[in-house]
Amino acid sequence: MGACEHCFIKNKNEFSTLIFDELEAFTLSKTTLSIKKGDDIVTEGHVMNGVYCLRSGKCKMSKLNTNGKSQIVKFLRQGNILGQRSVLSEEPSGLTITALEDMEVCFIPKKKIMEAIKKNPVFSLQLIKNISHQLNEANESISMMAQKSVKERLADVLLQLYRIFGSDSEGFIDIKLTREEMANTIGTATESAIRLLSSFKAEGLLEVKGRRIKILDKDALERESQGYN
Amino acid sequence: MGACEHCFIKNKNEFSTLIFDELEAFTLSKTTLSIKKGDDIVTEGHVMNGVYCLRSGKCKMSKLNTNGKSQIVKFLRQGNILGQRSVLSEEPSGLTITALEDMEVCFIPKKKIMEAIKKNPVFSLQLIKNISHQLNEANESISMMAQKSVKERLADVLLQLYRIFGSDSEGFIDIKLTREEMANTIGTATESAIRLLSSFKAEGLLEVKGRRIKILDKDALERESQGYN
DNA sequence: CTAAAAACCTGATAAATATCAATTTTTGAT
DNA sequence: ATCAAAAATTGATATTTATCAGGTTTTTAG
Repeated sequence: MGACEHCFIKNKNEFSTLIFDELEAFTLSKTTLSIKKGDDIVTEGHVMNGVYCLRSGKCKMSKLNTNGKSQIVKFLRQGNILGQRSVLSEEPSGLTITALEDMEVCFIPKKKIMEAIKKNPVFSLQLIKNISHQLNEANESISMMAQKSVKERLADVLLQLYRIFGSDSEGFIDIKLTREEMANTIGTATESAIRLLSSFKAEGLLEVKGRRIKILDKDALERESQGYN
Repeated sequence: MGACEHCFIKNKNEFSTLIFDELEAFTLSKTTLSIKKGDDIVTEGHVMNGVYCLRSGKCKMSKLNTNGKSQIVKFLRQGNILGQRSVLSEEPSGLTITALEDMEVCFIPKKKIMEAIKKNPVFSLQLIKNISHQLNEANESISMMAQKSVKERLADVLLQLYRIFGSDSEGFIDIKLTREEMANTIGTATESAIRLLSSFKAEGLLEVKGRRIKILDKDALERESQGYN
């Protein structure tokens, strides 16, 4: 496939700090893969020997619980780098990454990433910043999960999904999740997620057409997420 | 106070990868501070211009919610570095850090940390690994908070506290928290935390003497935390 | 040491959420 | 286009958790 130094994706992520020569090194060793919707690209507990740069498609990062339930921890979109936490910490992946749509990814071997870190301190610092930022987001999620009611969390997640994926031409949030995935994101039973979605719909906050959801009253949803009801 | 290059703490954290000269640079610019129990050393939303190395004492990292409740996200002990996430990402601190006991800390200016990153790639990598590891722990917390019942979370947190702080000469977990802090860690009402502690005590899993808690049956507590009851 | 404040505890009740069971609708593979 | 499988929905009920109110105990400041 194409060369990293000319890839439109590179301006959307940490690779923007890499210089021409470094990107050329990536180009020479990368592999491009197609992942079908529903397939796992990274599996919890496995050791990773490189990262994936997401060219197209969307995916979810989730964690299997001892009770068999899965918890969705994060959603990823075009431009995001997959698996950098595991590669950088030299620990096995703590999460499973599953395609929510067909995806195209470029695999870049760990060795090349490490070389870039050693050669280019600006790149290192960019990586540090990115992971630190993710850590901050994760801390916010802990607080939200621990302290908000299921209703508040649903409102919050809908707003988050809108922020991450934006909306399609008709104004629906540009990601299709099953009710079960919705429930696994906010940590509740599928039936509870369904009932709360219906209540938001009844209150006129949302338009719901199957798996497509449109936010009709963003301010009210924001208020719901803060517990003013 | 003493010199960083001879400080017993340095072998307990990321600073172990620094060479003599670099630690000497830290020594020359550091400041040692005493923090009284209950006082904040870092405040949510404030910009940090350095990190703190915790010489003695214990503290909590917490986050204030819109509803006024506070969520404890992490506990820190001797050797831990405070505020590195904020300094490295150049974002304001997302958390407040409060002393749970009187503490002694060494403040090291941001500038010195950044110089060490530029000079010593092994140190950079050590920092990256450390933050990555913290991110993994945070993801596990998200999953736990979202999917476990309050009872399971309490069991889990008690085991965590034991892992972090160990036990005193009588076998009690070596940290004293109020019931409210306990509740703010697991994300529940203080009364609920009290009732669940009592039920664990009644079942013979714990000995509870005021704020001092001893784990009597670790296996059973582990089973509780996994929902086998 | 002592008084005030803070923390702790208990019971009663309300509210939120999970579970189970049954039915309808949607999706995906042929 | 058809049909089986998966997903979505709804109602009834059980369980968990929060809230409120009152009293007791412990901690802390002077």
